[in-house]
Amino acid sequence: MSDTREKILITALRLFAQDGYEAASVSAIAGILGMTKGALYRHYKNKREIFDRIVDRMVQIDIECAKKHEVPEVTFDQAPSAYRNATMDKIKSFTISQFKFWTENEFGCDFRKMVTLEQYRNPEIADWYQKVFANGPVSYMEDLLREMMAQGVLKNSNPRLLALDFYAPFYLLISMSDAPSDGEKAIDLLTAHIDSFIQKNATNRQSQ
Amino acid sequence: MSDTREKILITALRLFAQDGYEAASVSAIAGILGMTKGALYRHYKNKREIFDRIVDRMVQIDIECAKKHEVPEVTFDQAPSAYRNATMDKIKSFTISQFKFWTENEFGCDFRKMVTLEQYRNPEIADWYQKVFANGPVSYMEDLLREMMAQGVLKNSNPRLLALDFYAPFYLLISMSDAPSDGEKAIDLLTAHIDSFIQKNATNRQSQ
DNA sequence: CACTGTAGTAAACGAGCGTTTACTTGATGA
DNA sequence: TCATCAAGTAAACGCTCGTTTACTACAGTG
Repeated sequence: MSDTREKILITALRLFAQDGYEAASVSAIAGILGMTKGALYRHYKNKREIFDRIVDRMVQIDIECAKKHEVPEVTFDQAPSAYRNATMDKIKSFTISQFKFWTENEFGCDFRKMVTLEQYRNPEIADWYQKVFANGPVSYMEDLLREMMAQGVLKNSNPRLLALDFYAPFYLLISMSDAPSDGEKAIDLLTAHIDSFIQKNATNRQSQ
Repeated sequence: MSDTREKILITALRLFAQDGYEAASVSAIAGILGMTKGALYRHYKNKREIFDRIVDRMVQIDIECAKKHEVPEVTFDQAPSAYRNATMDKIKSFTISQFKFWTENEFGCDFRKMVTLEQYRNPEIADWYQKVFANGPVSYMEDLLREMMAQGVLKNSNPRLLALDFYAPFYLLISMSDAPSDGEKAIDLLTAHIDSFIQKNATNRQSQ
């Protein structure tokens, strides 16, 4: 049954996320699942393959997510104001669903932690980290905001600086969500931040 | 000579920052310094002690830094406008010097990475991480901004949200500075962010 | 000179690592 | 019923880990 294979993957990811790839032992993974490490090798040819299959799955999730949120773009008959609101709403809901994935979804949360722990020793992972969590989102938002400024949806300003203002709280709140007691819920702060961002930067023609 | 002891500390920190505490081996530390691991035990009683001495030094730096920047507070004869500018300038210069410490200073940069790698398996380090890099600065800024609003230096708004807006780019830019090619220098972006923050949120009585 | 203490080497220790091997199940299906 | 095969165990393999031990070289000091 491939159910064991799946359990191994999830358990390994949990340990990789906690201790790092090297420090997490094959014995520990097997032990948690109530089997010996020998049995584990019936399902994966070695420790590295577990890691690779985890990465494979994340890549697949990433592709599916991009496909789902790939802007089908507004239909030509929609008014500019509708386009404006639709764009903003889309950014907001996409951002919040991404935040939930990286903080509440088991796979997403553990994968994020694992990547965080591997970023300084694995150049490939370092690239991934920057692309998905740092440089990547900022540059993406920068292009998006610049376009929205050009279309008069947002007030004109420095798009890179504004991208930083929009995305950085997202990034910080993810790390803050790793602390057990959070006081105010991170997701509420994020929502408030996005609303405040829109209110501050949107042109007030008829939207809002 | 205690010079060897110092070299061991720095080299160990470098490896702990790259691979994590467990994955960095005593042999590797000694090897880099051109000695055998046996010699290393003349200077530290075990691997853990090296880690503890590293933490000790960071605590000491932290204390000295707090002492140096502990606001001696403005003298009573300074005008409110002077106080306003002084406060803002102080925040700006403190923020930038902190940023340089965590990204350009060898010890600060390596220690930050080490703590990043240990945060999910060591509760004590997790607390430290939150206190120094996440919750801590946000709460500190929140109190400071609230006070500045009360004194009319800043426009009234949600102080926690504003603290997030101010600090989050600092936090994100630190991570972005870990990538080799940075295009625009992170420190310039940070400076621009702070200036923009002041311009957007300061009351315009006579300052700026 | 002999004595003492420091800093170092080389080798061994036991433990744990990832991995392989030989063997034991128990279910399946011709 | 018996061969097959997937799934698991227990033990061993070679290796590296952190740590200890026995020994060497040497600088300083009475």
